[in-house]
This record gives sequence, C-alpha cells and structure tokens, in this order.
Amino acid sequence: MSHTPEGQLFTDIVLEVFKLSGLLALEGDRITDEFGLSSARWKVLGALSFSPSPMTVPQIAAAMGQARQGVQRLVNEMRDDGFVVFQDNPYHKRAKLIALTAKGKKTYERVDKKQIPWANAIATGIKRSDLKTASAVLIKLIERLER
Amino acid sequence: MSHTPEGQLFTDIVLEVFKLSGLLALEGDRITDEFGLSSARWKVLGALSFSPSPMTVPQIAAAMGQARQGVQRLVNEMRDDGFVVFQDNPYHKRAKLIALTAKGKKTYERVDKKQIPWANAIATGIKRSDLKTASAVLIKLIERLER
DNA sequence: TACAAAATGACAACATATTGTCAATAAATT
DNA sequence: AATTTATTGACAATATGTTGTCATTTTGTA
Repeated sequence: MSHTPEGQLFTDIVLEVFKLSGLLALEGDRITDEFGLSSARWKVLGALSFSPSPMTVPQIAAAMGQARQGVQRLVNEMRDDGFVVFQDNPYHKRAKLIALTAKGKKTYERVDKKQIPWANAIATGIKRSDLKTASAVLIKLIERLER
Repeated sequence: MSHTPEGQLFTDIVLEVFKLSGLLALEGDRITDEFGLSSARWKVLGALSFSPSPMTVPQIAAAMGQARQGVQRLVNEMRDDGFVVFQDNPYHKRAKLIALTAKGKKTYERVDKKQIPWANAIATGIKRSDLKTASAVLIKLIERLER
C-alpha cells in the first residue's frame, strides 16, 4: 500500500504545519513578551476574546485542541497575574467560568494592535483566494482529526 | 490600523495551525508508540530519512524549525536507544554526523507503512488542487518567518 | 430515586521545547 | 599568523503540554 496523491500531499502538509507552528510560537513569544504574555497565554486570551460568553477550562482546551490539564495550569497562572477571573458557574459547582478582566481585555487589544502590521506584512503578496483555500483545508483537517 | 483582508486570513491560519499541530502531535504519538517512538522522535527520523547524507544536530534542528538544544537531547536519547549513531565528521571535530542505524531505518519504514492508510483516509475527498495550494501557502509562510 | 458513568479540578510525573551559560572548536577578519 | 567572531555540545533552568490518579460533582440510566 502506498500513498494516494492526496495522502502524500497531506503528509507534506503535516511536516509544514509542525515547522510553521514552531516558528509562529517563537514569533508570538516575541510579540507578546512586553505585555507579560507568551504564545500559550495569548492563545488562551484569544479563545476567551472570540467567545461571546465566559468559558470553562475544558471548553477553552477543546477550542485550542489541547489537554485540559495544561490549559488549567495556564489559566491558574493567568488568574494569579490578573488577566482572568473565575466566576461562579450557576450550572456547575466545580467548573468555574473563566472571564477576562479589564486588564486581560486591554492587554489582548494591545497585543492585537501590535500584531496587525506583522500579519499584514507577512500575508502581503499571497493571493487572497489561496489564503482562503489554505484556511479551508486546515479547518477540514482539524474536523477530521477531532473525531 | 487594521488587518488587510490578507492579514486577517493569515491570522485565521495561525490559529488553525496551532490547533492542527496539537492534534497531529497527539495522533503521531499514538501511531508511533508501539515502535518506541513519539511524534518528536518521528520528526527527527524523518529529517534524517529525507536527507541524502548524515546531518549534524544543528542541521536537523534547522530542518525541523526548532532550537538545536532540544534536538540534541532527542538525538542523544535516540542514540542510547539504538535508532541513530554518531559518526566522526571529517570536516568538524565537535559536530558529529548523525546517521540512521539499521534499526532506525527499519523502524521508520514500519511507521511509514502504518501511517499511509491513515494519511490516505484523512485526505480522501479533499481536492488535490486545494491540498497543493494549502501546501504552497504554508511553505511561503515558513520562508517568510525564517528570515 | 438510586446507581453507574462521565466530567472536573488538584496534583504529580514525564516529555517536549526554548533560553541562557560555558568551554572547546571552527570560521572569518585583520 | 594572530585575533576576533561564530558554531557546537554539555548542562541547567524554565515554560509548555500530555498522561495518569484521585476525590468531588455532574450527568445519564436503570
């Protein structure tokens, strides 16, 4: 048995995703450093910012595609540093709702502002349609791996 | 200042890459576990397998987009476990050449065989041209981040 | 309702990966 | 050739992330 053409292309993409993920984490650390954040913490703030309502730790972990225990540790530290706050969950005694504090919101906005010119510069000159296709393919792959 | 359409799409891709990378590492650990490997070790074997000649640790790290120290630790452990061997480098006294042992080659082939049907299944039904586009976009982004 | 199964947070162990430092080696510069 | 700069491996500290266990709480089911 050998790779189908599609299977081979997917295998190529796997290697590229690993490499790109490492490079992006490095750059994310640089961008967020001055705000007391890191790539990992930035991702948590992002998940909370995109959500219309506070989330529990397992929900954040699912959104990030990570184990809940690692996210729990990050969230605990970010609470100690004042970026998030734990709210009582009326529907669940154990699973607190994690909400952004004013500091958390403000910091995320500052990072976002700093990130914009960087993102624009990197994406310049790549066809919009190609970026859309790449994004759609990645989403499809994520869906297939989540099951 | 706000995101250009391309910049916004790139930002979406960043989040997708992070999530996909985590999911792929999980699946890679499962696939390689029975062979005494992990996603991280699999990537090292892959870098060596793709190269026509033995590589030094810094070369492997560059190919993987990672810090050399982490790769050094992996390589040292993989030598202890018999997957790779250090060869004298005629051009460099300190930087040994890392080569696959027979066990390393054989193991990589076995993992590859096990990985093929998985890759084919996941990629089935996604347009070949879309996969090609996604791969090309990722490569472009990697190049821009490496500088 | 009562009981079994799943979810959650706390804690610990371990794997992965970056950053920093140091001494030895190699490469570049003057 | 001599000196400076960069590279490399070893080692340590730290951050990130997975896995496993346990007690508690929640959810599903008989």
